[in-house]
Amino acid sequence: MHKEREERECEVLSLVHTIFKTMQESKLPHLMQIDLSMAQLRTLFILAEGGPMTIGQVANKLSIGQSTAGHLVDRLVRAGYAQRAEDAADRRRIVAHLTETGQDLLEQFRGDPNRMRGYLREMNDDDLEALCQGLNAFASVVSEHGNAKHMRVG
Amino acid sequence: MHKEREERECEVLSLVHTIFKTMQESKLPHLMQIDLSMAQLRTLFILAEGGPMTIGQVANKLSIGQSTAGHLVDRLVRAGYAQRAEDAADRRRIVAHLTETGQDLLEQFRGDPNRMRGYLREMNDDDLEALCQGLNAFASVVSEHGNAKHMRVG
DNA sequence: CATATCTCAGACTAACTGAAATAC
DNA sequence: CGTATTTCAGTTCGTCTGAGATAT
Repeated sequence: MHKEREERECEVLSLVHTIFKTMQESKLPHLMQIDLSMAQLRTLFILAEGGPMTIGQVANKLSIGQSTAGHLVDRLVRAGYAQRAEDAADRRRIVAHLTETGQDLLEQFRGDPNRMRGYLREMNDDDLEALCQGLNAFASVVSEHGNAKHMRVG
Repeated sequence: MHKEREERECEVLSLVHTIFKTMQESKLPHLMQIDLSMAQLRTLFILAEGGPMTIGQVANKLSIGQSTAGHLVDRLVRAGYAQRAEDAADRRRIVAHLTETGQDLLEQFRGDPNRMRGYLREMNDDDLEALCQGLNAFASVVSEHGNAKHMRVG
């Protein structure tokens, strides 16, 4: 019993692996050109995840000094990936946030929506509907785990 | 006409985006701990994509000198992500290849199969079948583009 | 002798720190 | 005056290059 079930799980697993690999390999040439250090990349991710934040917050998240955090943000700004803006309340505070260019860069890690849209266009109605149903179910499972993750080991 | 169709495309797009984002955020803490420079990471990707290769090949792919390439591979070896092995034919040649640890590191960028398996287990038969059908269709579209990509701009 | 790799010396840059300077 | 950020030495490490050594 449940033999078919297991086969299908394996098939999906293999499919996802192949898709990820193919889409990631197509991103490889692009990845090679990125001229950011790991520290700068980490800062970029932090800013993307936590939204606009001050230098102090960046320093805390990265567990580095404020001086260094300021320096890192500075490099991102010079590279055009981030921007500074004064906080309306406290003008001492500088909130750093990603520019569109910075967000685009992260999209490349995540998957290009435009290319994806092109792929979807080429699927027939039936397959698309199936994919939609399947992903909806999958997304809800993933998000449940995301919420419950704090209680687990990981 | 085709109004439903477009809605479904958007829904899938949004679903994929959410899933990617959630799964990538769960990888964030892990990413922070990686103590590799971009140059080393590039070398890791090159080795993963091109399989076992010599120092000269690595140098070519990365467009750097052989001295630097040897140095980079050396760091990966010391970090436990790569190994050296003599070529049986030419003992001058050293073929570098990733260790399991190195491949595991890349899997973290790609998506953890074990976690994914857990997610799939929690889906009901109907949803899983739909996901399977949809991904199959999607994968074939992606792979077609992958093969035809050389003739396009990118 | 040619090829493939390693070793060495040296230049350059980025990351990081701590302390002092500046703005609110 | 305290908080937030920048500026300023100064240390450390990684990247890269080119020349020369070594092995096949």
